[in-house]
Amino acid sequence: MSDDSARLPAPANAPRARRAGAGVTVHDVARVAQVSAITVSRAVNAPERLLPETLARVRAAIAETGYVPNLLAKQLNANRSAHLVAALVPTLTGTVFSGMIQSLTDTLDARGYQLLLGQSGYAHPREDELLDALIGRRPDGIVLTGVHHSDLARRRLRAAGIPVVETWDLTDDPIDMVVGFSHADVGRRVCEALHARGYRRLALITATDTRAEQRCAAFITRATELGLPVPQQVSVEAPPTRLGHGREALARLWAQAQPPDAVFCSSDIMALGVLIEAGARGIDVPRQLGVVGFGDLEFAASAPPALSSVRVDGPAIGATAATLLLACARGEAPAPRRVDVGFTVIERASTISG
Amino acid sequence: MSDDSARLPAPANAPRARRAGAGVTVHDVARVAQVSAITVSRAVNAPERLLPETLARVRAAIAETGYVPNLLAKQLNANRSAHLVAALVPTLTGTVFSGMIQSLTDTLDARGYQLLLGQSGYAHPREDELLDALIGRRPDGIVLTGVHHSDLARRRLRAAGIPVVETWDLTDDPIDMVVGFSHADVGRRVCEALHARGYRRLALITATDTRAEQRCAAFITRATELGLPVPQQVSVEAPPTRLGHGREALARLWAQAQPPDAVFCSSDIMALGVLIEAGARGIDVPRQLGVVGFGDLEFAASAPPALSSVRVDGPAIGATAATLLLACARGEAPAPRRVDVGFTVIERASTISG
DNA sequence: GTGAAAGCGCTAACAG
DNA sequence: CTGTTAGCGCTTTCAC
Repeated sequence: MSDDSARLPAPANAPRARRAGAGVTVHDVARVAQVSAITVSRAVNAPERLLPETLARVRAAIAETGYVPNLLAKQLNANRSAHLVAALVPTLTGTVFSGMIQSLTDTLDARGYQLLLGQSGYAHPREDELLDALIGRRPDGIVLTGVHHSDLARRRLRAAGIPVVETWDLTDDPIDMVVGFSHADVGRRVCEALHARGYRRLALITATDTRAEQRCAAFITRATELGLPVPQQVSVEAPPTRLGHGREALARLWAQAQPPDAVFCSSDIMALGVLIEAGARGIDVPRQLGVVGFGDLEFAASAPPALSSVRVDGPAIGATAATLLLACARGEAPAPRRVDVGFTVIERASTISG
Repeated sequence: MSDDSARLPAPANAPRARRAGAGVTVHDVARVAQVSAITVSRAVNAPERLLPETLARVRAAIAETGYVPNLLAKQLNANRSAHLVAALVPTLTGTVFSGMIQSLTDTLDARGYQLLLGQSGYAHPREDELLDALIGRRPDGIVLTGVHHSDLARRRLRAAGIPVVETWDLTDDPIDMVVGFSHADVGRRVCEALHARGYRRLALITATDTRAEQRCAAFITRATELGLPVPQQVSVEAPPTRLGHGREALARLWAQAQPPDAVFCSSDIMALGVLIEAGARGIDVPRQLGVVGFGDLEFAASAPPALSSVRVDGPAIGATAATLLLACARGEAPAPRRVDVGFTVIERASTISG
């Protein structure tokens, strides 16, 4: 928080004197156009209410001075719409989220809204911190990843009165709105699919990420319900974006007395790592080892062998979130406050078929 | 708690009253804590200057009210740093830019800055419009894609006194700073590479995008310098993100009396389309037709056959841009105002080797 | 059709 | 250590 108190050296011709006095204001324009400040304001916001003659003069002055209205002041003035939506994702690299961000931007952009992007990482304290920064800017809406937020965060969000969409999960007690799917269902369904294919000694390779852990918990529960031995679980640190994680994890599982005959990984990248490590060790996928990933990223279908995975429509999540938020911004009460986008278990060559 | 619950937003069960008066202000907190507004401000910004006793009371009040400082007002007040950087890209989908955005966010985020994202599309008017919206928010810096901007845009940007980094291109007359590479060089080098491999009837499949057109122009010039026939050029509408564009373009070229023996595409996706169409027509790549893409996206190496392409380090562009901007924000004059990140022509199986 | 005053929420600058 | 005053740039009354 260095307050750069010292006036900048600011030689008049410095290539880029960071703050040259920065903002041209309504008053500057007003002086040039020989009108009052409010008239300049009206020239911008309600040109039809000015004499054509005056309007022309003001417009000329605007062009001459290079005036750009200060949105900060505009918003501050009346708590009006900022045409701003904020989104908080753990990371963009994982790419499950990049599809959502993409469609979020597209949808918002089409309506003249802009996106403020924050990356929380996978750690909670960081999220709280960032959230304050976002709320502080008084956006028209906030898109959050996941439904597990600190009490503090929930309270602030509610107090701020800013529409919130939680995503990539479902909950019965959303802060406001929620668009996602059930991770527990994913865990159950994948477990059932593996069981149906004849796999019996199941294992999990999972990042320490809340949603991944939900899938695992349900997977384990379902496994025991089906009378299978309790699945072994290898945890790796989030974010699950390193292929090497998958390789190492499989190595660890293989060192056991009773190695598994199928693994469910919490990301496609880690699953790919498992495939590669299996190849290196001469393990037969899918006969000796079934592998299922999560996310169904582009490469999944073309991996050797093609990777079974769980597909979630990220872009749909983004588009839906944007639509709900825009409805709020327009003052409408968005119809569904809870949207289940579902998921699909895709079985490919990395698990036994037929 | 306090008798005047009047101001607090919340019947706890109101579904979401969009604007309940929205902001808890310093004054609300001050009233609860029985201090003045400025004391609340100090509790947030300079806690060490308050009596521990007072500080505790104010903090309690902040927690109780759910107060989050209004950054709009804070910034407006002193033209201080917004901890905000804006970026404008044609589109995220094309993915040449997504790597840049990723590393931009990462670098900024590490310093507590946030990213405001705008998508200009490939049309200029749209850029001007968006630029106003961005400048209006008075960010600490702006990252632009390309170096061709309207005079109006250039003037506004300069007048605003906001540090600007233009990217993905180079120019001798940047608005402020520039981080990129020479598209003309790319065109020349690809032309030379194809020529060196024995290709003679060159063609171009290009999106109507300024930078792609620069590459093409230099490619054509170099071809004639080398004594080759003037390359045919097929233009498709930007953005070049549809695979089908590549297929159609090749079909058109193949309808000619003298089909080309090599094509340089302005994007990997279009090049992939060409590969697919070539496969469908039984054209032998690389013997009968050499194909070169641009961007070296992830799939390029694994395309059938592996696609020759031009690799540009997008993340480096983003990181460099962020670093320059952050230096400006700290009041330093960034050392290099022009950074050439270069590029590499990668020759793979889609062109003849050896 | 245009202007003057007042205030959005916050914080410098100056009291006390 | 804490409070008062004033003003950031804009716009909403209310006059003229």
